[in-house]
Amino acid sequence: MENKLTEQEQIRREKAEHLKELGIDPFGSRFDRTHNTKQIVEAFEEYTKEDLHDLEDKPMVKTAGRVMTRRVKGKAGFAHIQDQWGQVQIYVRIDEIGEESYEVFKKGDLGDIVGVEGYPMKTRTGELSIRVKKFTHLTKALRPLPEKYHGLSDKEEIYRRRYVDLITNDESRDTFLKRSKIISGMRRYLDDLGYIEVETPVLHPVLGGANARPFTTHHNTLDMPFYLRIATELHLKRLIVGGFDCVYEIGRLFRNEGVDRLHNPEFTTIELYLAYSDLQGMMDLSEDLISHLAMETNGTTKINYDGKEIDLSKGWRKVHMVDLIKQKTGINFFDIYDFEEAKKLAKKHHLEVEDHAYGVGHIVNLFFEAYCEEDLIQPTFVYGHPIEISPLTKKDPNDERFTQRFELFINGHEYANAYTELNDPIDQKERFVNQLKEKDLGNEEANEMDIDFVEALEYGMPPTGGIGIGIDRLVMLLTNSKSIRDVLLFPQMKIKN
RNA sequence: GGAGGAUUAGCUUAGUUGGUAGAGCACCUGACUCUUAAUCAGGGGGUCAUCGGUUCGAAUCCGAUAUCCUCCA
Repeated sequence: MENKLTEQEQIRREKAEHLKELGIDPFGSRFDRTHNTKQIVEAFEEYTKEDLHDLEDKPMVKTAGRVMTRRVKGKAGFAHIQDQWGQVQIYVRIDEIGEESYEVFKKGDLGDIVGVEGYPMKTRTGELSIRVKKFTHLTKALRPLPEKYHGLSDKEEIYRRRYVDLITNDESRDTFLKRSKIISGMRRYLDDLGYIEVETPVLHPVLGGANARPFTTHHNTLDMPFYLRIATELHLKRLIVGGFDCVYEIGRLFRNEGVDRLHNPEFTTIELYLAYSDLQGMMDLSEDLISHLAMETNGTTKINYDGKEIDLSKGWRKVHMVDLIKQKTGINFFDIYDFEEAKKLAKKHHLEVEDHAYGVGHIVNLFFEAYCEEDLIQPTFVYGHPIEISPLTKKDPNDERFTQRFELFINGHEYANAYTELNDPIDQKERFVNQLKEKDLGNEEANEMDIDFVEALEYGMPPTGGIGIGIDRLVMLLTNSKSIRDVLLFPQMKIKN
């Protein structure tokens, strides 16, 4: 069973044994720090070399971290140790810490985790360092770190061993710190507006809230099948019925579809619902939220992504889907009522009409996806989606073929999807019936009849605006990441061997 | 699902026309008490992703498989 160890792994295990012989636990215990690396810099960077040297009462600091570089030269040596906040150099001398401790330092490896106690100093070149009085081995690293200059650069290894990536690659660490800030910024923004954060079930007995293929699972004692949720929508709207006027959920969704640069089987969205609002309210909110987050994250609303200058400052373009198609193809779908005629147009443009398409709206959507999406580089609200593809959205009162829905496009991709929510239970039931028809015709992504949701609407849901925003894609945009895998700590990978 | 590309030491990589594997970091030994990609001297470490084929001979050519990447549907 035992895997063959490399030479370095053997040596490091022997070193761990040697530590034990010295009475040192190679995988040590608690170490109370007085400072992290950032606090050390903040506290002492301003002092000159001489100031620090001449201090009467030298301030002692205790800090710990992973050894990232080592320059051991005879009876003294330098190393950089790294913690969550950064790095600090330590200066270790045999005459300060004693022979036995110095031997432990000298026999240490890159990747080991150590604690030091000492006082701040500056070196000849002016680098703030800790002159170590006490050196404590904390954790032995039994495997060597990647090369210190280049770090880990093999993409597969980066995704499979994120921990190694985080140790060695600053950019990667920054991306995930930014991700955390973006999400907490979102929370703060909404909490300040009085929104309530909620958690709704991940296990859904009924498929709905979006059009997507689900994962299925089974509960043993209930002995019933469940879907992993593909959206949080229907539960959140139940809460609007329940009188929570503004709610949001930041949560994981699961879609059993392809994996590529923009898709991971599980991903994170925020969905929020605001009673007494509408589509316009969601436009105002989303452009304010996203431009605010851009500002908070990068100090600017201008982004250079994929070689393109993108301006996220407010005042985004709004365009009706049908108008956009007309601009691109000359076809005016406002004038087309007949499905067969629409189908002919699709054929003429080599667009494949799926068997479960039954309305002009399906064809409109095909044209939009084929001719319009990729040119929408600057933030654009595309509104007026056909009713056939929007089973949860209120109709456009002026033209019932379309709905009060928008999708936000940036750099050719969808970032958000919003509606004036359908609150008419009778209409909602009909929409579900139409979804069932599509399901019968072979559309695996269609909603199922959620009778409990319809009943909820029958108690009365106020007019409501709602929006869902793809957090992973937003993080990609704000961190200049090319792949969704670069903003997911542990992207889904096929098992090896 | 299709097309292309990648896979060589723990990591980063070189490898010419097919002739038996080379470096840097890391590791080991020695020297070195303000270094910082520390330096200097010496050393160990390879199933060239896997399986099969062609060949006197394969990291190199051919085929299959695996994983990853990019693009397309």
